[in-house]
Amino acid sequence: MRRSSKSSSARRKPTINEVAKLAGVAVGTVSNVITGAVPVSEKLREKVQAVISNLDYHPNYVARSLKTSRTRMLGIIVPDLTIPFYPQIIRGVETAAHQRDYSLIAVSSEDDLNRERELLSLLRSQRMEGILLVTAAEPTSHTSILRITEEGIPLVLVDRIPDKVSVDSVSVEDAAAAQMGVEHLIAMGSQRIAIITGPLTLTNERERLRGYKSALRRAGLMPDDGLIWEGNLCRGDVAAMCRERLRDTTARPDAIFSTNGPTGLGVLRALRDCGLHTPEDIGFVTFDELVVEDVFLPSITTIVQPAFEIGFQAADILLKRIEGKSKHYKPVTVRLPATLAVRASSQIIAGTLAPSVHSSQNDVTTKPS
Amino acid sequence: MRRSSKSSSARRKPTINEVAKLAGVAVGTVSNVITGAVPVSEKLREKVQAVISNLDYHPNYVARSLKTSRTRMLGIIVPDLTIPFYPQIIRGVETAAHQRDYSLIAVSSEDDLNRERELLSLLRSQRMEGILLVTAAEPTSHTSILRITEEGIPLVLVDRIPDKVSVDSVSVEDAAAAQMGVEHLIAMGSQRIAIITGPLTLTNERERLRGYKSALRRAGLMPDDGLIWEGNLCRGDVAAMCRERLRDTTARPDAIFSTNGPTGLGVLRALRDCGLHTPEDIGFVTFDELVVEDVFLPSITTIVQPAFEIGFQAADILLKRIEGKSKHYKPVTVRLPATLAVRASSQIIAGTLAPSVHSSQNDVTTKPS
DNA sequence: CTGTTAGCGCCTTCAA
DNA sequence: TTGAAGGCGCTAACAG
Repeated sequence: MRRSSKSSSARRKPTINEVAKLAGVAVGTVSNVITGAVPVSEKLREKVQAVISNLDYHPNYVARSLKTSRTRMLGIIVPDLTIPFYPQIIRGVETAAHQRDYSLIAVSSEDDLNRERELLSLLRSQRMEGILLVTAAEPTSHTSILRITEEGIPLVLVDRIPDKVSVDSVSVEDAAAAQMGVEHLIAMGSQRIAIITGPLTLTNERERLRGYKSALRRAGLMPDDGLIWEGNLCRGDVAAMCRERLRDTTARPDAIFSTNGPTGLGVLRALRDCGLHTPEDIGFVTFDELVVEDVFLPSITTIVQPAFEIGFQAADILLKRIEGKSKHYKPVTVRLPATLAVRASSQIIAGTLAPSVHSSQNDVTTKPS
Repeated sequence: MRRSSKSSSARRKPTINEVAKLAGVAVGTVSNVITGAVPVSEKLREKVQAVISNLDYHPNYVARSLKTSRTRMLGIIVPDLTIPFYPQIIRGVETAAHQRDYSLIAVSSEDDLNRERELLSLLRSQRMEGILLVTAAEPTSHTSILRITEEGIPLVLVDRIPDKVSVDSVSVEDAAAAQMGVEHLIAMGSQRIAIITGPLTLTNERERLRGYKSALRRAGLMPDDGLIWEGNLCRGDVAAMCRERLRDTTARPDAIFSTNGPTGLGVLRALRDCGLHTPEDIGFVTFDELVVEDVFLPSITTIVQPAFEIGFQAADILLKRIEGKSKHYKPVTVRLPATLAVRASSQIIAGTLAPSVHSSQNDVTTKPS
């Protein structure tokens, strides 16, 4: 009666009780052999192990979690899984988490604040032991973040860091990275460099803009507000905006600096639509690597963020908090350097493309000073 | 005494009991307003809601799961998160799962059978309601798969389908896709086409090889075993193998067909090392899009798998099984068509690259017939 | 409609 | 070292 023997119908999952019964021991003993917390005599241990593998028994972690109030699970919320940057971060997190026997659950907010709120709520209900958060473009309110940390759930902000929230965070040195990119463009001979940004509500974007300006100033060039074009992270919209502004050939920039991947793709589309070629007609550098299906010839100079490393370090900080090893009250703030992958799209002066611009051998990589 | 008022120390998480007490109702009532399963009077409901938001109460899903024995979680195991193909599949799964209020937990087996076994075990212990599996290259044993499905956990195989396992599965039409790629190469004038495969223990790889052969035969060309090079999915090893074999200039193929992304990258590296250029010196087509940092000029013709769709459909099948809507005993088998993105690397005959091979406008996309 | 209660499967004292 | 018992937080069934 215990177990229906209908052939292909689902068997019930065995419990620790059945294991104990079959092995002729008490449940406590079974638990001890499983967790290894308390030593068990050789004999009993073997008997129990045998029953476990016979039954194909798998301890119920949800029951265990309820008892121990630990889930060994981490959650990460990113705004968009389709931007390659985020999956890379997630890989970094997964790696760090896995090393310490944590699982990761990754979800996407679609850059929507409400969705993000729901997700945060879900992760809390699921009793994640720690949360990694890349906020939506319209940034998460301080209070909703604080509510989480105050409840004892460690949280680290990743990539997009709202202003003066005192929480752990890791991201890239935005200003320095942007400055590096713009300085490169200047070195290649550009004088009128337009910058296309994402929403300036994002601190990152403001920082990148800052880096752009300081590069210009250092080169004795005056930032021109007419060359600062604010986009919305939507490829199509950015393309439309650029087409519009590039139409005015008299005031056309001689180079474009894009502060993120989706924007960069929008710019490229606009350039194509306007019949402009890089680098002959206009120089181009963008933050973030682009996906290959959208790659244009010639190849694009990009600012590469250490995405894996960002994720890995963020997870590391989080795990230290969880395991209580990090007793600092002060939030940890990590800022990693980006690198510049020089490719064809910015070789303005070099002019004649070497006929062998053929492979990534031609890539030059530098770190910001 | 109930709650320490030390300022920055973690508050305990409120339980349904506290909510009930503060709201002056019974726990059952609180449960009813939360789940909505049983109607509750306007008054009480509001009172309860108020307490909930005051307390910032989040129902403990692990307790709920223990009671209901449902987790609303899906697990997916892929062999390698760094191959862009898999994150794309995962996005498809995530999308489908989210639509029905399931969460997804994605893990990587590193293409290792033991690791895969551990992960399967983990997912079972975590009481995932369904499992998506891309097996390791050394394929998962039938019995370990059956043990899972027999226990009532729906499982669908994705991308890599072991021979004659009667389980739900979704993947691409490997043979047709490969045939399409090779026929394209033939149409461009190639006569001696080498194929570089992954381990032929994988059914996919064997199918792709089959497609290659039938394309040749249909064109009246004899498959030459000397042009079938079996690799191991490791970029470096594949590159070494190709360098070796390409050295023999007398028997050199006039085109190369690669059956997967990592292998394709290895081939490209070898070509570079040998000073061979596509398409002038040798034609080239590969399965799967490559990541941009590895993109070579000129652009590469690829066979594009509908990765998102694969993931989405797999999740759909899985969810139907979970919700018991799919009463079929017969396993569902879905095979999706791939498309061919024709780019520069295969334009052997065309010879003169149009000077405007500039954008993806030049891409031509076709479906296998 | 509301309140009470009995477990879900496991871990952890505590005694033996 | 082993066994017995309580309870983690919640839902579902039932009684009021």
